[in-house]
Amino acid sequence: MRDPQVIAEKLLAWYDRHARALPWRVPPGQGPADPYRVWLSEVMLQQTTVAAVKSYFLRFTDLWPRIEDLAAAEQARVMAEWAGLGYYARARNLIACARAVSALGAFPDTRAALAELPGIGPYTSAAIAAIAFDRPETVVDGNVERVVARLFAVPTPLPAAKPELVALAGRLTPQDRPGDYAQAMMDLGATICTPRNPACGICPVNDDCLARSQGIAAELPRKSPKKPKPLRQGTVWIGWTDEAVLVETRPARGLLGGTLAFPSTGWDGSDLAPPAHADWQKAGLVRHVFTHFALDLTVMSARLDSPPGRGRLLPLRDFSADALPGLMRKAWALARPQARAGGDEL
DNA sequence: CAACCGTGGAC
DNA sequence: TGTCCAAGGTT
Repeated sequence: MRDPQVIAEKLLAWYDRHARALPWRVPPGQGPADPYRVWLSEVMLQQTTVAAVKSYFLRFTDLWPRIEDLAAAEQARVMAEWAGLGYYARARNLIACARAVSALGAFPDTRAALAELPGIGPYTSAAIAAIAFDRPETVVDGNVERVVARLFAVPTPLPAAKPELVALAGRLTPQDRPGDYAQAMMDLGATICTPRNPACGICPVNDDCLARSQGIAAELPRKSPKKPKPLRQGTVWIGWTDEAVLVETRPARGLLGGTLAFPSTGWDGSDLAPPAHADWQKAGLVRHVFTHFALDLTVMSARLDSPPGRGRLLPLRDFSADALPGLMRKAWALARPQARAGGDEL
């Protein structure tokens, strides 16, 4: 590498002209941004697209404008608002972090102190420190990994290449405007230096890119082969009365931990018996793909005539499918016509 | 360190 | 339809 600072300057100049306007973002040169909004957006954006996050971010900041408001919220309410966004440990950690920061009185302003908070790891701690506190920390997410792997033509496959990429990224990080620079790198990766068909022709640092000069930009970064996903099978039980539906809160840890759900069996280690004695009818089959396995879930539906042995009856006026994770929304969509055919008003 | 942990959109 | 992927963290 000849002159890292020249590359950083080119990226900042590009960002000044092409920065995307986002709900959580402060325009170039107008930072630093509000730590609460930076933190909330960064957690939501973990492994999640900008398009998916926008409405959730607006909803959360409308409901809870300050971190103290979020800290005071009930866990079930926050989980319901997070429903559909995925990776629910983020929501559980979000609440714990909000309460910790509230107790402290303010967000810590160093990367090391931020990294001690729940749900804040190497990436997010660096991002908050740079964007909200103007600290020259090196922010390395998937975008930065890709940009750096191409700039320096790193042939090592991920995740083994991570330390090497972090070291190279560190050499580029400027002392001035680290927050804008971090967002510039991520914007570049999101809009120009994309995984497939990178737009090298309009890239502000194409003259500095080794991969491009070697004609291998689109092939980098290389990745280790991934393992196949096994297929699991199970059953979900949607029981209802004229006034209520049978639900439960899933265990606090593990898959869909802490979310509102219909009782299910046979696929996640839970009990095999139906949650209530009833005339169960098959309503359909849900196919769902999780991170590390696929699931065929048989949806059973029934009007309940006796008290359930599992879960709780939630009054319909307190129930909304919006509060369910995606898998359970799919199941509800199939069972709902069954309920209606039974004379219910669902 | 590898497994675990969601979801929806793009191609 | 299948595959890849998105501003990762925790254990």
